[in-house]
Amino acid sequence: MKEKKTLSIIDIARLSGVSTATVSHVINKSGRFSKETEEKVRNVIERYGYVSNNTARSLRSSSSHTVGLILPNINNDFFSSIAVSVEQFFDSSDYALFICNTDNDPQKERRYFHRLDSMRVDGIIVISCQKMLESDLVSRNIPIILLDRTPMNSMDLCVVTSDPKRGIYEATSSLIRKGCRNIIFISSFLATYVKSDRVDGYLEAMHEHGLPAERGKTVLQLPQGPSIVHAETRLIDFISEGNPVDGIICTSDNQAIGAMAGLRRLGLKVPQDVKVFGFDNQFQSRICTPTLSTIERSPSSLGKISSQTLLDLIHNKPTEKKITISCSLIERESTK
Amino acid sequence: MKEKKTLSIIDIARLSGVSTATVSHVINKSGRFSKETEEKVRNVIERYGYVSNNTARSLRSSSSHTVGLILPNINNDFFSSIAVSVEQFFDSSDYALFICNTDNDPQKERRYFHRLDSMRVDGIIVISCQKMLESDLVSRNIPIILLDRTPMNSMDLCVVTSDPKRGIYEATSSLIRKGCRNIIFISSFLATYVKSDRVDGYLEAMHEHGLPAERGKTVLQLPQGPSIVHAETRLIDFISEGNPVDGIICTSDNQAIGAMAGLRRLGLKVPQDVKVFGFDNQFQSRICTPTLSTIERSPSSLGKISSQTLLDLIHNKPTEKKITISCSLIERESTK
DNA sequence: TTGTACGCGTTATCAC
DNA sequence: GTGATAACGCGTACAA
Repeated sequence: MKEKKTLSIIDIARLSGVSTATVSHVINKSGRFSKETEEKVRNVIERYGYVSNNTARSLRSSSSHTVGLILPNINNDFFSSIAVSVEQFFDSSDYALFICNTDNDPQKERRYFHRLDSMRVDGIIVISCQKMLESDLVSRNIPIILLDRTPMNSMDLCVVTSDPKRGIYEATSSLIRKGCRNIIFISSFLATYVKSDRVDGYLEAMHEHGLPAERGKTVLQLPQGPSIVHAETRLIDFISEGNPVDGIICTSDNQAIGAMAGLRRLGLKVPQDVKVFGFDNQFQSRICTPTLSTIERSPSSLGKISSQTLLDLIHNKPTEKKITISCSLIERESTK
Repeated sequence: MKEKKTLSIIDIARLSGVSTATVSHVINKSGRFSKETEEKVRNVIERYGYVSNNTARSLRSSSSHTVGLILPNINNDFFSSIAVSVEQFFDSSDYALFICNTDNDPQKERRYFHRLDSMRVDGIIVISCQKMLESDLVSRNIPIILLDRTPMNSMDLCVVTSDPKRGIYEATSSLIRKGCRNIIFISSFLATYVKSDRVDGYLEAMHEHGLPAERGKTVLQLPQGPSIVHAETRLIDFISEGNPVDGIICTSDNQAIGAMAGLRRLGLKVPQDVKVFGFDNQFQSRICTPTLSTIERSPSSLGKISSQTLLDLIHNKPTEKKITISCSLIERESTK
């Protein structure tokens, strides 16, 4: 086995006939060297393929040029879109990124905080699955940003969220404007970590127009499991019991697709008889038949803005404490 | 601003009245300490919330307990499934993971190799988008695993791949067994980095049964762009020209969904008139109508096995040089 | 403009 | 079983 001896800054200094200090200055562009020495040093670095040792650099400068992103599950359109935009942002800022999957396991989340702390990351963005944050997430004084989900105690940390309640309100209002009167709300099984005020957006819009809407009556709560299936059967039952429906607001695109399947089986036409809104603008909303109107939370904006904010905090720049990004309605065939 | 002074191992040593060496031994469970000292030290660590400094540890031990995963795009079912399984594997092995998105940009890939090198990762798994690898990917002698895609020169590196050609062969054979005779193959725009022998699986199966199949005739090559759209229009054109079709093999689920839309517009029934196979078992294959038969490459197996192999290499254990994971057919309504 | 020398927090090697 | 101390590679204050 050929042993590649790793070169250090000392070797480069010797090979180019200067001191380590000069090499360091050249690498970090911190000035104090002549054009010629720079050329000379860069040549040597290039020729020998020298790569500086980031662990030593971090130790010395107590900054690793590294950040962490903790999220529930990267195998999910919404979160992975966030991850991509965070990744792109920090790549172009020359930071490396740790992406950490918690699988919605609070204990795993805590383990990751600890590990990132040990890695001396310069900051952390977290989509938390904890109901309540511990006061000592990390041992050092680094910036942490709460993204999308807000635990009960936000501990004075910076918070970046979308406004789904408002989005639901807008979608409901839009259906009302189009003449729907019997609009129902389909809601997923609620995990405990989601502080869901989404249904309130629906209720508010309905009540403002004097339309009937009530938890336990026009709000269908699905059991845990595949929402695409549950939405279909639950809706069929509901309509078969004689309840009138001419509009449906869902909390996921899959629910909406399931609901549309149910309507089809009942012989009801979308959007002529019933108009349907999904949620999250997932891929499938563009390819189902009819194409699905939906509510977009702009994951890439969420990612980009929280990244920018984190970087500002790392650089000790002042930032907003609470940033809310509004949702936008995407209207397609299902509400035409 | 309250300055959290970060404690070092020296502080812990002083606070518990032992030497730094002993503290280190306790932390790393490297033996040579009594039950009581252990207790004492652990108490202090707990009380003061001490977190060891991984950058210093890496510098000293020249092992960062960190690995890198380089892939084209995490916002993609197949790749993100791989990422999740790699993540889970290394989390349980107590390694931290850098996930790097290249966006299929070879230059970005090279930049990430460099950065991971500088981070002193202990190993790298890469789904490469390079046609040809450079000989000096990294400056150190660390294990690298080529996953899924194989550049022309694999440079004696360990390779883990699925066998899509074989999978296509099996799918084609399956349609033939079900009585299809005029089977066509729809192929995506070919990025240069994909050494695609998939079509060969189709051609072999057809020729073995004496059925007509030929590049340029029964193989439809789609232009770059949304394959769901192109597949639909291209197929409609093809059939309208009078070509008989009773089976379709696609190289992605989206193509298949587009193709089924085209068939529907032509009044052809799936699976009665035409049977359709997709590829990759993406989410949408389970929810389209009819549900889509497809070929599964087992991303989680690919991730797990390449992770295990990388870890073995890091520990200098012997491993296979080339590992192939076979595809499996998932039969749903579209080939009933 | 350049070089010398020290310290960052940890682990490994010795001694005891 | 425990302690002292020399590395690891780099950045930087200071001297030259």
